Amino acid sequence: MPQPPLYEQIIADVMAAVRAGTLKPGQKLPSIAELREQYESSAWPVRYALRILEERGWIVTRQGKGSFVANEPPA
Amino acid sequence: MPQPPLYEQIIADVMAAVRAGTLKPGQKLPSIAELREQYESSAWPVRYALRILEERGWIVTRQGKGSFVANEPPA
DNA sequence: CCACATTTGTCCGTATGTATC
DNA sequence: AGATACATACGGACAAATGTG
Repeated sequence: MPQPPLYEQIIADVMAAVRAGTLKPGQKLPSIAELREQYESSAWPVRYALRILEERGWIVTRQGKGSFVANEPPA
Repeated sequence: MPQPPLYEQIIADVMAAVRAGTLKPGQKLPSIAELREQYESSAWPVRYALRILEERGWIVTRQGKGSFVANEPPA
């Protein structure tokens, strides 16, 4: 079994945190710099994951501000 | 007025081609290398655009094969 | 099975621009 | 003006899947 790519792990982690209520609607996610440290990675997987999460409706991202859990995240 | 980013242009072009029937369901899109030449860009905007198009259900991408118009692309 | 070319997948570092505070 | 944070884009590296011979 191949290990999943890091960005998939980040996506899964955020979704799990939202489902668990650890991250609540409207709440700010850690910055990309912080997520880089947390995952000990470059910005690439972090940005990639956030973009996909946004496409899927889990978060909204605002330049200069940060990423926030969507008001009505998917189930 | 800021010009739109290149990857947005690529997304719009593919969507327009699908809507117009220039690209039909199941049909193979040009490879990333070809799209790079076409847009005189690096791989980045092309990959980015294709990934978003896939998230939005317009195309499916298969490693080693290429990208193809989805069987039932969105309206 | 092996070799090879083609194509997409994942990831890094860097640069520059834009938005917010 | 400065600090923080995200946005777009380039170049490169190596991996993995596919198809052909």
